[in-house]
Amino acid sequence: MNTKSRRFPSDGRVTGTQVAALAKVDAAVVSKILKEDPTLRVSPDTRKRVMDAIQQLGYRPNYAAQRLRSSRRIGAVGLIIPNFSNPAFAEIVHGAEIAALKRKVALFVSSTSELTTPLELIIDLVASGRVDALLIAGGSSSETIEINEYLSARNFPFLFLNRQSVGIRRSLFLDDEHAISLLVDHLVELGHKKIYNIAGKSSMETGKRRQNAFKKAITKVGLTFSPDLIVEEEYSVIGGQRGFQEIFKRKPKATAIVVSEFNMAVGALNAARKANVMVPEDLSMVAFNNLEFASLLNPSLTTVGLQLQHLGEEGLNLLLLKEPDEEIYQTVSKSAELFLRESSKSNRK
Amino acid sequence: MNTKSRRFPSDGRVTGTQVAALAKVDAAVVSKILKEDPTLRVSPDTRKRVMDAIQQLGYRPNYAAQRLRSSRRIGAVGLIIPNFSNPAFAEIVHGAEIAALKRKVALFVSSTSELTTPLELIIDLVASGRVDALLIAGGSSSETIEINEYLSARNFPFLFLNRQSVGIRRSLFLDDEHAISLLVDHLVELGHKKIYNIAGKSSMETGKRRQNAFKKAITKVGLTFSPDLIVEEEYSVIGGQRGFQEIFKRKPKATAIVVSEFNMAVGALNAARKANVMVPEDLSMVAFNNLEFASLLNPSLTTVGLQLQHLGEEGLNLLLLKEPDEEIYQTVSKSAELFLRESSKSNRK
DNA sequence: CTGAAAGCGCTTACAG
DNA sequence: CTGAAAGCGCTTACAG
Repeated sequence: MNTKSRRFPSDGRVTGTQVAALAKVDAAVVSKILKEDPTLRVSPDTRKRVMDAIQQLGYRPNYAAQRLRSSRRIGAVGLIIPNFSNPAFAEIVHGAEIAALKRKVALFVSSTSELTTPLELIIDLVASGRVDALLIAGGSSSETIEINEYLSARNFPFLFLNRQSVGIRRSLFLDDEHAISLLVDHLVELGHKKIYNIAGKSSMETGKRRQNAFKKAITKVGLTFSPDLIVEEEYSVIGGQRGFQEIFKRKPKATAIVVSEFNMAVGALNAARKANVMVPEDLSMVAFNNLEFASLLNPSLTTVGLQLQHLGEEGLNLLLLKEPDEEIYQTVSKSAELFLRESSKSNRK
Repeated sequence: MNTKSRRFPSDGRVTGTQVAALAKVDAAVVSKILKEDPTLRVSPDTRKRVMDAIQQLGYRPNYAAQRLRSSRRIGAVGLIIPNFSNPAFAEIVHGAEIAALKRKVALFVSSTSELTTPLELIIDLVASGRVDALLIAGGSSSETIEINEYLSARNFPFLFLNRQSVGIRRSLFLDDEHAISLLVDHLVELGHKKIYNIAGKSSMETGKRRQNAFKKAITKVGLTFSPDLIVEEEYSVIGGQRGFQEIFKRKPKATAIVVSEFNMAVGALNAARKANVMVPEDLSMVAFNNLEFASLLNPSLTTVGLQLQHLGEEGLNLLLLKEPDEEIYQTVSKSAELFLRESSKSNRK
């Protein structure tokens, strides 16, 4: 049974030692060539022998061993999202994947779902050494500060995506303020003056931020802001339905609604239909996030596209670029865009 | 600078040696207690000291070291999906997450997207030792056999999700045949006789399988099958639009359409609206996959719910349960269910 | 029955 | 400049 050489693994795995043996060099040389170690001097001939051996055997360094020996390089990045069913997160993930592939790091996506708390998940991932850096998207504000503290204390590389509060040491965020103003400006150009907002909860960080942005945008165009213009709801289809029903009752009658999140917009459109309010004839509706589905709704939905894919892509790049002790606090480089569709229409006769 | 003890890592990480020192035992004892090694005899008192020390220091075994030393236990499972934007995959992922949490293994989701081929991704994941087992969902048939060969040759634990072809050694699949028959039976009960099918490409494994199932279901209820009843398209919104347009031209005129995938159904509904065909008044439409969105469409869509979440959950459990050399070829235990909504209606006067 | 020692596959500080 | 040796944090076969 055990007549095989003990030097090599019995299954298909290939080790650096095997490569070294084939190329007739020391295992250290293989490692150094692969890492492009500038202190290494080898003849082109030797280098070629080693590269050929790597090729021939299909060698890839064992990640566990590499990781165990040196904690320097980031080889695997974890991306944490609240769940996999929200297509907005799918866009962020996709951006991060593009960057990960370019930078040759592995990307692992995990969701907190209802099953674990984000902090628990993070502690597990970090303490067990499964990932070398962490990108954290979405989720409620409640644990953000604790996560920030935990990771900072360990000097572990991390970056929050679209989280903008005091105390957060590293975050890349979207320009929600600009996005809201694009929507409001668009409605004002169409002649709307009674513009309401179905917003996220002010207990959520983006909810609060977008509420403030709405107020600012309304004021900027010379309309009068009142807290009555905002209805606070959870980011969900049901939340959007309730939001519409509430605004439907309010005076003065809305001619347009800005919805601060995509699922809420789907719900609001549904509730409008049930209430026999025609969109866009009776009411214009515009919303956040230009997801694929926006053009498939009936009516198709005018949206503002935050740069979600860019958020993922730039986020991962930043994470790899910056030292873990550096602060990061900046906005995604590409700004929001407006996508005009059927759901918004002139209010002039 | 280097006055600190060199025995312990300088950052926050906690090692088994530290736990052992605190509990005044050997590091091996810590390992054995944690693994519940049955050969270990320790006094309850010692066990408690060790458990307390683990608790106090927040110790979690270093995954890389553990993995490097022993290749037995599955600690991290990789789940490969084609992309993150299709909500059908989100359901599978969610099921797998539930199981992963229960079984205390880490779950890492990666997509092949347009960027890599599945085989490339798998080779990288396996050869670098980043995951200990693999769940593979969706994707085209083309590389399936190569993946099957590659992993089998290495005795690496893997399981295909919903892939059912000869040569595949390990797969857990859905009962597509039963699902189609639920849809067809439902339409027949409503009095429909001219039932068409917008199906996936027969070059795709599930496409072919569902086409055969449609034929069988039609025949079973006593209707006459003809190849003209099936239009083959890609699984996408555009594919569904084209599929509807094609069926719209055919004689005899369809009174009902079975759509074999969700995105295609969204496209078909859209195309019907553009062609001024009223659903369900002029035409009934029923489709695969009971995703959240089905009830939000206008009209809401009658669907059959495959047990996608179960597929993920049972798949992960099977993967952990079976030895890598055992064959797996079975159907998900829970059968499909019908969800009646607005899009299907009686054809009788 | 128990604990000390060897070794997994790498990388890098260091001796020659 | 170069290559052999030490060691990362675990686990387990093995000696006592």
